[in-house]
Amino acid sequence: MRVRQAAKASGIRAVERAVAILRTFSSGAPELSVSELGRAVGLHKSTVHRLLGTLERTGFVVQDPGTKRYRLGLPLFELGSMVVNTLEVRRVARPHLEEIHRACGETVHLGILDEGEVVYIDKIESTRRVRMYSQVGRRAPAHCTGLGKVLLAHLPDASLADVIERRGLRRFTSKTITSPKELRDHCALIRQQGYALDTGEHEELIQCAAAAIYDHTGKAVAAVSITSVAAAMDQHRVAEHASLVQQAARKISEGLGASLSIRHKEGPAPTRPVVARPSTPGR
Amino acid sequence: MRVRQAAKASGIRAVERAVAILRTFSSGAPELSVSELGRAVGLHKSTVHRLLGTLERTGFVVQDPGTKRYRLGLPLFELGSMVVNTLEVRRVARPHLEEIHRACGETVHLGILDEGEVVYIDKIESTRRVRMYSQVGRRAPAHCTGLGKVLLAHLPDASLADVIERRGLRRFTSKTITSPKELRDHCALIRQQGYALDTGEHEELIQCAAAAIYDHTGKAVAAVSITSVAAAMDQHRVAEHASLVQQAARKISEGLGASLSIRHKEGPAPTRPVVARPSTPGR
DNA sequence: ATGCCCGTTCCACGCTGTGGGACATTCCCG
DNA sequence: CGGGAATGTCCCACAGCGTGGAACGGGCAT
Repeated sequence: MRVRQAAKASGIRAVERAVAILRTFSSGAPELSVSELGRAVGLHKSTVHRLLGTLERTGFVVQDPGTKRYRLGLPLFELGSMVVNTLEVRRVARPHLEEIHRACGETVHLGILDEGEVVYIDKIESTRRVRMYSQVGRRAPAHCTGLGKVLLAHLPDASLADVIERRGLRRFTSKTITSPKELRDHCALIRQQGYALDTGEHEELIQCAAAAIYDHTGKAVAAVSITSVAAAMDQHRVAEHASLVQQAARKISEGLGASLSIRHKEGPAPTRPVVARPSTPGR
Repeated sequence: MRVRQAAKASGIRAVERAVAILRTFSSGAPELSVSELGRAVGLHKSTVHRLLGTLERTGFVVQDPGTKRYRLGLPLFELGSMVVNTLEVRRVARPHLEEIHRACGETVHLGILDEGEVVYIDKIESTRRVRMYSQVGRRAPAHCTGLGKVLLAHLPDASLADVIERRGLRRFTSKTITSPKELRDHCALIRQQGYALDTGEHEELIQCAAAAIYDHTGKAVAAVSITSVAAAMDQHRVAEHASLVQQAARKISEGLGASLSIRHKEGPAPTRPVVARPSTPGR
């Protein structure tokens, strides 16, 4: 047997292995073979094959009959969509993201912090020719992005320290903040001014303004940002973007506070749109 | 679901159970307790608890410390996003969906057929007050929706028959087509006119126009649709919507054909008889 | 208080997942 | 064209691991 993890706090081995296999798939390698997976997770071919067979019967992976290679299946997409669709903040935020987009035409992101990283949970693409590349569902470092920094700024000190320790402060550009102390000071500034700016700290040519969204308890649960190309920006527009995200974040926060009281199971969107039935196919 | 499968074609039980647990979560029940899950999948509390513990350590589920209940976790969202982000058609289609939306202001859907059902893989929400409720990632029956019918119409006869047998033709409204022969005739009409109309066949007040998108091999891989409220529609606008989806579908199809030349490794799969496989691994 | 149901933990049993091996096939290189 | 080395798939005996019953403790109605 390989080295693998120390099997310390034990879970069900087969399930852990199945998950490990699923997680081996990535955007860069969306199709993998039995042997590739075996090497990646350190398991015997036959074991991987059997696990894949089980996963295939559930639809979590599909095998290309021609190449014999495996890809992730749509049921995973369904489950994943459920996760984000049930995130209330996303539902509430959508129209406000659209409003921002109409106002400035730039790429607008909605993101949350998970395990010390930013996860994009919604996005409206810029209408401009030059765009930043991003994908909903992907992760980005927190310490050098607008979304990430504004969310870090609202973390308790201990949590921020924890994130720094676990994720480090990797340098991406000459602007990247890599000193814990400097980051902490910067976070204080962000809290004070009510928004975060990212001026090429993750990617040289990219600028970003972000503001935090709060739930009814006052906790920062998400953030909204406008991303633009640095070359197209001046003082005035930076201020405009900062103002836009702050306004939108405030409105979204209000929406979260209000809608929370009527929150329970199964939300037929009690507010605005006249709903025409959630269409549940028979089972 | 009572009986569970007869353990005939065996997979790894623990993995199957873990997947069953994950799939028990739904939009209507995004949070479940150990006991609820136990009842739902027919397993002992302790077994479910152990499985959940394992799933939690992988992040696939998270437990609310307060209520002790479980929800699906973000890593699932990431994996699910990967699935759809690697679907080329979605990337290519996006701008054209936006174009349709600008032209008519209605809800625009992009969908594919999977296991005889429609899966929504992208969507632009209507700007109107009255909206149809739908979610990306959800499924809908094929025989009574615009997207579904236009995709069924491009299936080989045998596959269509297979879908009918496996999914049935459940009645949703008085307009729903429930006769296999009638559906087949209707499909012929759809092929002839190049688009499908759904006039209240799934939900009374909802109308829909849809057209198929083809890949470079000529196979219908997806479809695009405009959904609107029947009351707001007249002959002229129906024709307009039909025309819009057809134009967009054609452009998207061209995009798929063109982009194929730069499609990296592992391109072929030119043959492949398109059968919606019953997901039975070779045995 | 008193049930009732919940989540959690523990443990001996024996079923079930394991991985080595065998095999056919495909691909690549000589 | 043929041999070698990959690959995917199948099979099987062993024992390790997942299983579920039982027991414990806490929370919430009654």
